[in-house]
Amino acid sequence: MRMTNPNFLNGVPEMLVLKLLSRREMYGYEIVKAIQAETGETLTFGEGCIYPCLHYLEKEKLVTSERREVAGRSRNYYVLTVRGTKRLEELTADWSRVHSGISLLLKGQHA
Amino acid sequence: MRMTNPNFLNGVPEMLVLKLLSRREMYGYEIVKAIQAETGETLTFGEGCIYPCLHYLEKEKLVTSERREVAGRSRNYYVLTVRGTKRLEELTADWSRVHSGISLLLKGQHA
DNA sequence: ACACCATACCTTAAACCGTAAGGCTTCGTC
DNA sequence: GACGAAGCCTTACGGTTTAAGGTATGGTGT
Repeated sequence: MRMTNPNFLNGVPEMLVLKLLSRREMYGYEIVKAIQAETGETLTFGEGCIYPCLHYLEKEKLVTSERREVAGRSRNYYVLTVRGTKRLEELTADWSRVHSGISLLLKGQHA
Repeated sequence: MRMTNPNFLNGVPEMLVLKLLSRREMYGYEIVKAIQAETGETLTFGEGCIYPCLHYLEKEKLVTSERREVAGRSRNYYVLTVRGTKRLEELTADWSRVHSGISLLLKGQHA
């Protein structure tokens, strides 16, 4: 469904997760903290958002995961796939368009 | 509820409607078309989104409405209230923060 | 020894919001 | 007299996030 607008305005978490994973592999808990830190504390998505998102991404083969034991901790490391890279490009393009559209209206000087 | 993030990522329609009304009074159908036109066709919110939004804004006293007959057409004109003006300022500030946060992460060169 | 918090994974119920798809009426045009 | 545009409206549905839980291990302080 959803034929008019791109999947943003929601869907931001998916983009941010993919972006983080494009830089290096990360595990879920780390991603939750990273989003908080790297958005300058302006955005916080809880685990109840990020974990389901990761599971969805894996199901869609946009990422792969590998369980690893580190320092007595069991972690699920996620790695971006080629499909995931393409998806990230689409999403960032969508986001850019949405932002431009909103800016147009907000800054517009129409009657 | 909703304590962590501002009400954006959804809530964009509310901001755009308030912004349009801050420039001049408008009626619902006109607003639907205006959003499409003034965002450069990038955003389209249907009537099923905008009408309930207007009703909500009125209930919250962020706008007032007045029914008027124009050219044989019955239109509901909406006017921003003082409260609505303040709300618009809050929302645009939130939006700005969200955009900044996302930009930080997207452009960040972290490890 | 014990408490407690951080790390690390997970799930679920509820709320929220936008879409799609309809319905109604009047006006103008072909 | 049909049809689309202008104008108002509502409802069912689906997707997404939040809040709030649950589990287990490790480290720290007392």
